[in-house]
Formats: sequence, C-alpha cells, structure tokens
Amino acid sequence: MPPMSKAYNPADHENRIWQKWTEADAFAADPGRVLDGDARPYCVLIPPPNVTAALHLGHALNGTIQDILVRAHRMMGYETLWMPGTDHAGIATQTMVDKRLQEQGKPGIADYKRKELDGGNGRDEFLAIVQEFKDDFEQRITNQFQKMGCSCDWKRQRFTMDDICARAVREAFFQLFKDGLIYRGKRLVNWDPVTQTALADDEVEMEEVNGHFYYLRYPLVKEIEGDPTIPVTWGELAARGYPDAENHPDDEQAWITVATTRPETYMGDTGVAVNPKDPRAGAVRGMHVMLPIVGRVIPIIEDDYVVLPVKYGGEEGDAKAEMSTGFLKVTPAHDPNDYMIGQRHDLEMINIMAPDASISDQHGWDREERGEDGHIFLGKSREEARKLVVKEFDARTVAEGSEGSLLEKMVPHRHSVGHSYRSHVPVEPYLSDQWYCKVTDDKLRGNAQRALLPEQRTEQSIKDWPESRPKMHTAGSNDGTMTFYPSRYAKTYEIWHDNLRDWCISRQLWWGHRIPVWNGSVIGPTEKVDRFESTMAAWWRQGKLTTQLTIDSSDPNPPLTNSGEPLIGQEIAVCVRDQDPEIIAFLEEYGFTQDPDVLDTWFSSALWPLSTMGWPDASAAKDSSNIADFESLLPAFNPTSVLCTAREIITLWVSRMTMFNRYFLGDEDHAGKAPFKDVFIHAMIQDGEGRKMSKTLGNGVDPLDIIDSHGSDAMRFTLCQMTTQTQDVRMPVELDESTGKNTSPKFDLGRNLCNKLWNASKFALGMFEKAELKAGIPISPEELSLVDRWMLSRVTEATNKVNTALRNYMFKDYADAIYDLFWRDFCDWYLESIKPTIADSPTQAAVLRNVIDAILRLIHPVMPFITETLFERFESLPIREIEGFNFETTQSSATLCQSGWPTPDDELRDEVAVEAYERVRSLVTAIREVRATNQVKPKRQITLHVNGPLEDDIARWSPLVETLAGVDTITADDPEGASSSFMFEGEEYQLSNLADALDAGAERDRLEKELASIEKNIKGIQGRLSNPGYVDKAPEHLVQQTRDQLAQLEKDHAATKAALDKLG
RNA sequence: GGGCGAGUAGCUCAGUUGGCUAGAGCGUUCGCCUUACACGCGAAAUGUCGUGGGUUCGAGUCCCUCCUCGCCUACCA
Repeated sequence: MPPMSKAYNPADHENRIWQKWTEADAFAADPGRVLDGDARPYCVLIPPPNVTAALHLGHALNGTIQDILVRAHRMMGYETLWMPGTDHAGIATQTMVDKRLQEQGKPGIADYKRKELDGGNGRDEFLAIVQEFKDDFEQRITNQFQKMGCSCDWKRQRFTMDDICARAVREAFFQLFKDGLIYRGKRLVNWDPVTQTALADDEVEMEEVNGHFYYLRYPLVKEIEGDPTIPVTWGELAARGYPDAENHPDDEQAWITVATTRPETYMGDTGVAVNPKDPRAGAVRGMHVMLPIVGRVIPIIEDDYVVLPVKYGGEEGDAKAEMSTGFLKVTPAHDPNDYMIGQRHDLEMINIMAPDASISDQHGWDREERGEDGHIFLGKSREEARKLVVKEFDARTVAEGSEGSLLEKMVPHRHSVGHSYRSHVPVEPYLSDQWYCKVTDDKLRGNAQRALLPEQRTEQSIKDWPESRPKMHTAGSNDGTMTFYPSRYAKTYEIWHDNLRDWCISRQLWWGHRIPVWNGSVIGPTEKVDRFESTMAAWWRQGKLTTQLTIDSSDPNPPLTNSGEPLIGQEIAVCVRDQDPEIIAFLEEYGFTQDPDVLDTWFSSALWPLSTMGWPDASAAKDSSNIADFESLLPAFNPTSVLCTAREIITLWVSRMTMFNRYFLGDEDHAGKAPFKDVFIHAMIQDGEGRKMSKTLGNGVDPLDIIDSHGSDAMRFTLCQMTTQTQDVRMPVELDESTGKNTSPKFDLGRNLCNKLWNASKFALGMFEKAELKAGIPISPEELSLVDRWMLSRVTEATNKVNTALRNYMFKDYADAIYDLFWRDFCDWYLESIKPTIADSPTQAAVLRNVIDAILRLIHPVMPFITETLFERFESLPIREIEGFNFETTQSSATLCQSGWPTPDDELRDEVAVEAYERVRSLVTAIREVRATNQVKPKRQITLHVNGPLEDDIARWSPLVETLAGVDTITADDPEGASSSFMFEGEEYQLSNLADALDAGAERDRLEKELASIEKNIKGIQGRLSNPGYVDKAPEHLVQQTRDQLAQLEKDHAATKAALDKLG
C-alpha cells in the first residue's frame, strides 16, 4: 500500500471504497435468514424523494440518519434492509416538465392537450417526455445517495410508478372501491385554476393577504300572486317588528346587508342566511332578496351557523361577530361552509366559473335560460370580476330614486387565503366530480389512531373518541405498537386524526396512476343488455372487477342492480382489478371509457411499505424484477423498524401508510400491523437567519458541492452532530468565492475530524512498525498499565453511550460520544501517554491495535468511507485479543462495513484506573497552566518538586507526567533559585527551571488571580452550608460532598496564600 | 383563534428524573511547525440561562404571566 498522504483527501478513496462495497454485495439483505430465524430483521424504508429535483441538504440529513442506523444495525448482526426508491410526484413533475418545455421554446402541455382533444395521441406523447425527465432525475438522485455512501440494497430500488408499485395501487384501489371506501362525488374541492387540477388539503398553503370586507345591499322582495319580485318596504318591516326599520322612509324598498370578502361570487348566491335567534329573523321570515344586476330571487333561510353580530348578542372580540351584519350570503358552489348550509337547506348550487376561474355561464350558471342578466361579468377573471362587481354596486341604489349605494361600505381586512403549493395562486373552492377515499372510516382512521403507543395517546383524545383507544388486551391485537421519537410528535399525529376529513384522491393530471375505473351506461336491445349483465356478472364472480352498482350474488344469473333499480341507462362505474385486455375491450365495445383522472401521488406513496415488498402479488413482482427472494420480503421485513422523516410529513404520510398497511394486511377487521415500530422525526435545516433553504432565496446548499469540497464523511458527521431533538437547526450559509457555490463553515468540523482520524491512524501504523505486534493468548486487563486500562474503560463507556444514543435516536449524542472518545481521550491523552512506552511493550501495542479497531467500528456508521479506507491498512496486522474486549460476530468481515460492532464486557470498566488517570490529567493540566502563564518554551524541560502525599503516586506516574507535562526531573528536594508554585489536591508544589530568569511579577499576578477565584468559590459554598435548610433537607451525600469541597478549597487557599507570601 | 417548538458565550448548539464553580465546536486572544495532524498542539477570556412572579434548602431545569421568533392548524362573514 502506498504511504499515507499528509492530509486526508476524500476524493482519493470514496469512489474506490464504494466500488469495494458493491463488489462485496455488502448491502444485500437476505430475508431468508430472517424467516429461518438466523438473524433479527432491521428494515428502513427510504422516504422516496420526488424525481422533480436533485437532492438538497435536507435529503442529505435524512439519508445520513438512516444510513447511520442501518450500518450500525448491520454491524450489530441484524439482517438489514434499507429499501431505496423515488416518488413520481404527479403535479410537481408535470408542471416542472411543462415549464422546461416552454423555456426551451417547445410545445407545452397545453399543446398536447389540444392534440388529444383533436383525437391525437397527445397524452401518451407528453407522458413519454415526462418519463425521460424522470429517468434522468432518478439516475441523478441515485447517484447522489451513493455519493453520500447510503448503504441501501440498491438492486431492490423502486419507483412509485413502476410495474410493481402500479400493481399495488391497482389492487388497493380495487379493494377500497369494493369495500365502499372509495366513492365519487360532486364536491367542492381546492381547485388550482392555473394547473387546473384539484388539490388535497395538504397541498394548500395559507398566505396572509390584504383584502377588504365589502358590505353589499340586497333588496328585499316578496311574492304576490305569482310575482316573486314585489318590493318589501321599510314600513312593512317596521310593522313586523324589524328593529330600526322606522328610521328609514316608510315607502321605500327595504334591503338587508351582507358582508363578504369575495363579492365576485355573488352571482352564485342562492340564499341569504340569518340566525334564528337574530331579532330580525322573524320579520324577514319567508321573504326573498333579489340579487342586483343578475336579478335572481333567492330565499332568506334560517341557520344557526350564522354568527350573530355584536349588536344582537354576538360575542365581543369574536372577529366574525364584529364584522358580521347577521346576514350571510350563501354561495354553495364557491365556499365550503356555504356548501354545507346549501345542503342543509336544499339550496341550488350554481357554479359561475370556468376551470380557469373566469366568470362563465357555461359551467352551471345557465344565465340565458333563467332569464338572468349579468352578462357584463362574463369572461372576467376573478380579480377583474371583483372590481367590476364593486364598481357596479357602488353605482347603483336599492331602487330607483332611493338614497345610498348598494355598496354600503368597504373595510380593509387582512386575512389568510389558501394558495396552491404549486402555482401559488389563490385556490378556488370549485364544484366538480372527484374521487374520495373515506379515510374517516374507523377501519382507516381508527386503526391509524389505535396504532399509536398507548403512553403516547392523550387522555383528551381518547375521551373525545373512545373507539380510538387501542385494544391492547385483545388477543392478536396489533394496536398500540408505533412509537414517535421525539414523543411530542405523537400529539401532532393524534390531532391530525381527530380533525380528519375525507381525502380527495383524484387529480386532473396526466402524470400519475390512472384511475382504473371505466364509466358508461348500457342501453339498447334486451339481448345486448343481457349479454352485458351476464358477462359482467361472471367476471364479478371471478373477482376481476367490481362496480359501483351492486350485483346480487344469490341470483344464478345476476343482473347489475342498485337497490332494485333497473340497470338500463344508468351511469355505471366499473373498477377493473388488473389491466385485463379482454374486459377493457368488452367495456369499450359498450362505449365505456376510462376515467381521465389520475390518483393523488400520496395514494401510491401510502402503499410504499407494501408495494416495495411485492404486495399484493410477490411472485409477479419476482417475475418482473428478477429478484428471486421477493416473496420473502413482506413476511421478513414488514413491519419495518423505523421511518425517518421530517415533520412536515408526519400527518399525511405516516398516517396514510399506517392506514393502508393495517387495512390491507389485516383480516376482516382490517387491523393488521402498523408499518413501522418507530417513527423518528428529525429537524429541518434552515439557513443562518432561520429561513427555509430554497431555490428562490438562493440559500440552498448542494450536498454534492460539500462532498466535493469536504468529503462525504465530513458532511455526514456534521449533519449528525447537528441533529438534536429540536424542530429546526440552523446552518449558516456562505458563498465560496473560489467556486461560486454555497457552503457552510460548519462542515469544517467534519473535515477536521476526518483529517485527525487519518493522521492518528498514520501515527499508530508508524508505532506498529516499531512495536512488536503478534497474535497470542488473550491478554488479561489486569496485566495492563494504568493508561491502557483507562483507555479500555473509556472505550467501554463510550460504546454504551453510543448504543444508548442510537437506540433513542439521539444523533448528536452519538456524534459527541465518538468525537470525545477519539479526539479528547484517544488522541489528546492516550496517544500522547504511550509515546515513550509503546515501542518496548508488545501488550501496549496490542491494546492500541484493539482500541483503534474498536474506534473505527464505532465511527463507521457516520463516517463510512474513511473508516473503511483505514480498516484496509490495519486489517492485515495481527491482533491479540484482550479478555472481554469483544466484537459482534457477523457473517463476513471482508469489509469494515460488514464487520461486527464492539461489545466490550462491562468488566472492562475500571473505576480505579479511571480515577487514577483523572488525577494524572489534573496534575498535568496544572503544570501546563503554570508553563503557559510563565511563557515557558514548549521544548524546555522543567523540574517538578514533589514532597508530601503525592510522593508515592508520582513514582508510578512519573513517565506519564514527564512526557505529558514536559518535565525531565522529578525530585523531593526544594527548588534552588526561582520557582513557581501550583496547587494540586490541596497541597502546594513547586516547578523550577522554567526559564533562565523567572518573572516574579507575572508569578504574583497569576497567584493573586488564583486566590481571588478560590475565595469566590469558598464564599458560595459557605453560603450554602450556612443555610440550615440545605444541611437539614438536602441528601446526606450531597452535603458531605459540599463539605469536602470546602475543605479542599480551604487547603488550596492556604497553599496559594503561602506561595504569595513567599514571593514577598 | 388553537397547537407545538425555540429564546443559554460573538456564532451554531448541548444541558435526560431540580443538586459540583452552566458545557462543546467554531470564532477571539496568547504561546507554539513539541518524534501523526497548523484541517494541528498547549493555554486563556467570554454567560443577569428572553421578562416578571411563584414552588423549593436549592431552579437553566418545575408552575404561572408577559415579550420575541419559527412551524403546524383553523379562519376568505
């Protein structure tokens, strides 16, 4: 092997080491060993990154965390699977590709849509382009993960739209459809008018905007003799007891005022609601209002949803009560709350917008037929329409000749409005046909909630919703097994389920899993209908399809029925289980067409724990992947060990995966196992100012840039070290002038550690050239020197610390534990201590060999490349065992990555050695301090004068003290000539020969400072001891400890005083 | 509005059931190319633990008030 370079250069090693792991097939998981009981399973599913973009630092953190866990458990002897993959990210990818095409001056999706409408093949052509884009990014992402050293089982890599995942989506949809948990409905959805698709609630971002409250007057009318437009006068209202009506001219037409932030929707109003408790409600009961300009007459209804204005009993301080007029315009087709009111009162739903959110009479508002006016608004955008409505209202009065405008007033108002996370325009509540998954069903929501560890449930939630209590005492129950780390996130998860609504799963996109439903109706000659019914029934019995109409299975020749209603002419939705060409051809022959929509991306993401493991048909998965053991994956590795993800994902993804895993792996109760035992939520990385890293801010850091400049291990260590239990961590971002790329000084920490590791190893190898290293009978720790026993003890303690940290997902603790062990203990003290002795001590050489081996193993999970590189250099050196200093047995030790984890016996913890060596360290530190304050040249060897209690100890410690403190003579004699004194364990000792002439002034300054510090401490401790409460109530050992401390300090004080006096 | 989190050294963060003189890394200052490492070694300085109360012998830690910031969630009357 070539000599080691002066500094560690990661680029020289990382690619070669990756190659080595690949050739050793070191990351391959063997489910067979789990099923045979030869090894315990450890499995992690990667949260599949979107194929929309290259990985960012958050992914690097996520990947580092998982790789640390996976590598550590692999070394601990678990059969370990880390499943890699990517996500197709429907809307993001589709819009990204469209944007790119347009930037390149090529036809965009609008052009392909036109082509498709014209009978061409626009959809498939566009999808081919997206596919290419996806292949490109999937490759880039894979490469990035591999550069980071992620030890995934790469041959098992999945993509949420590949054949195997598609089969899972198809089957899941079929089963949920069959079980009535997927339904279609005309509902208000979050509509993105730019991308023209529905969005799920979680795809909507709230943003504060400056808006107004507009107070609009609607004239009151009543019906007389078939004419519903007869004006109601104030006089009439006054007669019916309407408050304040008498303040208006008796014979003028009366009005009510509604408040709204969205006047442009008024054309879609189909009612005005008032609270029945409102004193005005009785007076207007049965009356109507006429919408200005459009002329529609709509009823006044009573609903206690309406908030009373403060004036009529509404709560002061309630924003709604303060702003409200008590009359609420109801626009069921354009507001979710109005939609519910509309349903309760059977109001019309009039959609006044086109899919691009412009005002239109072609999508539900049949203006002409109803004889409604309002053509002036047609074709206007939402924003234009708002202005126009306000302008028109402002220009008109309630009735000809009456005072005041229809626009009563405008009040500025700042409020949050939902925006599309993709196009960033305000989301429009829009009435359309969509598919829903009934996640609020107890079989889904309830099981997700019951999956949580009982200790992590809150009493309130269980009280509010008793069925969600985990059934822990029922035999075979899979409830209560999932644990969140940190535990506070369990609450977020719980609350999410408490407030869940049905999940809109259809998207008006092309890139995604097409909904496997064919729609149509059957009409025509009896034999045609009969043939349809019998054929469908046969397939239905074979489980190849299901329909939204039911089939009577008791009938030998069952027709499709819907509660006894005849089939003919009815709209039927047929869900075809597999992509069965025969069935599809048959349906198409009857004029059925496949639903054009695709499923929400999360539908396939939710199946990730199942689809990646071959569900529902592992043998088919085996055939299409050439992975021979596909059929063993699910039984061996589901439930997986832990899911590591960022908190923005908790609510939707963890929940949905839990629902689906339990649903599809359960028996009739659909309460199978949760997909993970643990869920670890890690921090999000922000820049130095606490902002999210983003492309638009230009504050993102590219992991590949850091790998180039600092190395993969350096990046990983730094990220690991930053991973505390808080929700955000900050990473100051700087522009590297030389490369023009963003970086952060934080990564120097990792780079420096790598370099230190490299050099310490180089040094150790140099020592092994001098010292004799050979195998032999195991060494008993008792034969070892103080410093060796101390080092072994420290490794043992550090190993325990590391194990505890990893078990609790405390990644910073892990980083700190290995950092302190390696740098502070091993480099600063152990290596320095053994310099004079190791060449002549084969046992010490053996200890060094063992210790460095253990350190490399403990560090490997976080810094795999450099540790593997160094392992190669140590590997061939003989190792002599130390009793109790053991390692886990693994299947192979061809690479460090596959080798065993340190399992040092607790016996190696040597309190005597630790205590003694700590005393040596304090003594050395005390001497060093004197040297530094007296500016003793580093090379100068000085004389230590020891008489008194330390004499016996110093005889044993002398080689250590001499080498560590730069002392060449230790004597019991008093110093001749100038000397400097220091305190150790309450006694005063002298150092001499510090310089050719000692500066008495500097010495006095130093001692005076020391004295002041001791006095301050004595005062504090005396204060505590003179407090009777403390002495009486505090635990005995603490009080004793404090007394000892005081005694020690008083000794120090006296010694320092004496030294000062001596100086004169 | 509701929930969660954060506020500790110039910066980034630890500080687990209350109990040594509140720690680490970076940065700063001083001295050093001391048989691996200047990406290093030795030493030093730096804190009203956001505010104000309370519980306690004792509070960075527990309780309450308020302030600042971040995130989630709800709200377009």
